[in-house]
Amino acid sequence: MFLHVDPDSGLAIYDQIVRQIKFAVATGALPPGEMAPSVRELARELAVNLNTVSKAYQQLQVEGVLESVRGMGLAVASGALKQCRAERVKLVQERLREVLWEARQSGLDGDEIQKLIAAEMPAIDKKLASKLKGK
Amino acid sequence: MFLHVDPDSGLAIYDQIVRQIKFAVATGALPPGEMAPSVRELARELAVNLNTVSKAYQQLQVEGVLESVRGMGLAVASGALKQCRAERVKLVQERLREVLWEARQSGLDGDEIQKLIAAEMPAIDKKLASKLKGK
DNA sequence: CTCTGTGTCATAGCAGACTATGACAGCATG
DNA sequence: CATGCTGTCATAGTCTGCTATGACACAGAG
Repeated sequence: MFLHVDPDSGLAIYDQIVRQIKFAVATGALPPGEMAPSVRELARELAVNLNTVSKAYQQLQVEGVLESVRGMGLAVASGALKQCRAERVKLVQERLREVLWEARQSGLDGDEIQKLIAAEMPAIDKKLASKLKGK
Repeated sequence: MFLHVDPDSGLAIYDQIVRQIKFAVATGALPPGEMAPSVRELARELAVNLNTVSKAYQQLQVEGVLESVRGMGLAVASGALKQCRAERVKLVQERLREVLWEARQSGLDGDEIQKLIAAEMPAIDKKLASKLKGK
């Protein structure tokens, strides 16, 4: 799978799973109608407890991203693509706002922050490329 | 004081205090030789427990940012300014890297991320200005 | 029907962060 | 010396996230 969690990222693990599933739906990696990985499979793959994945899936179900198919598993809901595309901007924006605020608070001015961003971007691109290649 | 903590920011409260004290030193708001606010004063001001502030101060002491002055309190160390200025870039960079990576992972390309950043900046500037005015 | 896979629920336990108190030794000020 | 400030330490309790296990009902494949 395309997911990866960091136990000490600040964000709770189940929250990371929720976000990444939404992103996977938004990018089309998980198209509507397709089955999401089973709780047991994903738990094993992420080296995480079954209940942690289950908690994430329950939240995704409540939010309408996933739908339960009796005895089969959880499928991506039909309206999920549009919903996740809209939401991802909001999710990214919120975290971006926090970090930019902290950066300004640290005494760095707008130009310096822009330079840091410009310096990081190539590494991010490279990392993303190697991730896609590894698929 | 110039500090502010968010109980549900993901980051632990004592960690937020450590970071913000370092930033205050880096910006010159807390010059070397000056006394840091007492644990009790800061705890009251942030509506936080005494031990939480104490934990943050202990870490700052271990890292050499603060020095104990027997019976008086904790003073900003002489070499702390240079040290904090170097470190703040690293601290900001680390968080920036995380968020940019998540943003790319969400399927947004570099241009779209740049647009989001550009859209947030004015609000950040405004918030910073009103914070400085309130001093 | 049996077996296996699916999600779901319940319970118990652990660790980290935070809170709530109380107590101590040291120095400065009056 | 006495009072009040400082940091420091210790203990106990709460809450949240995560883990560990076991059990259940349901559906598809053989």
